[in-house]
Amino acid sequence: MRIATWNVNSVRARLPRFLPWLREAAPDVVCLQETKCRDSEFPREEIEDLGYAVEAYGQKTYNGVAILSRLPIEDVVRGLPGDGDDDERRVIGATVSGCMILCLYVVNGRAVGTERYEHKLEWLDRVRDLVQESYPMEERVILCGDFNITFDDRDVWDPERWRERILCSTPERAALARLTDCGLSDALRKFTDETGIYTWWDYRTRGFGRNQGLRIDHFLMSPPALEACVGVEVDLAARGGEKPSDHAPVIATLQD
DNA sequence: ATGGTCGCGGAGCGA
Repeated sequence: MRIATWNVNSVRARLPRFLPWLREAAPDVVCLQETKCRDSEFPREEIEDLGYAVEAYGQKTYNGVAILSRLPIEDVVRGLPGDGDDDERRVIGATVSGCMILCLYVVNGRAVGTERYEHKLEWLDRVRDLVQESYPMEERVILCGDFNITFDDRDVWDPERWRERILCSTPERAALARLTDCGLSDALRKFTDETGIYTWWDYRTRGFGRNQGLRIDHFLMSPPALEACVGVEVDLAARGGEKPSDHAPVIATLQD
């Protein structure tokens, strides 16, 4: 099974890039973040025409997640436990081919020390609680998405510039560690310990051309999923060209 | 340059 995660920064604005990519890359499962539209406005037919079932959980203007699958999909869950209808839509989960998948768009947090930053840390602990409660590490469990956190300085193009800033601060990394402490591993690090592998580049600084990026989109896997995982790749071509998202897709391949 | 550029929605906010 090949599974992709991609923060598309509006699924409707990205459609001229997304549909050709989906046709070419053709992953079995695609987890999307920042779809930025209501479920009724999701470009469902165009994606179904390529052979994918569409499960969306979106809202107007902000946030929004979705799971697309060309394999049978079951047990779809929307939101975190306790979320109401007016809460930000950042989580969708499903089971595909025996893999329990959780697609996350983690709170950005704006800047260290702000109210949104504190909310980010609390929100991550709610995800941790959900994983502890409902995702047995004996199963194939895959958390993926835009975590808006770097694991360490290997994930940062200029660690000194980013020191203790948003996406890189110690409390954020500690909150991410509390999640992985449930028994999950950063799947990319099964294959390489190199620096310079990034998934997001700021539009404003035009950082992509100079590879001034951060690795904030991740696959976290339980031991059985990690064992089956034979590769994690960042699709840099999808970040180039006309009207790209500010994130690149990341694709994981699992055997069996 | 505590800047810039996107997307949404039609001004200013979030990222």
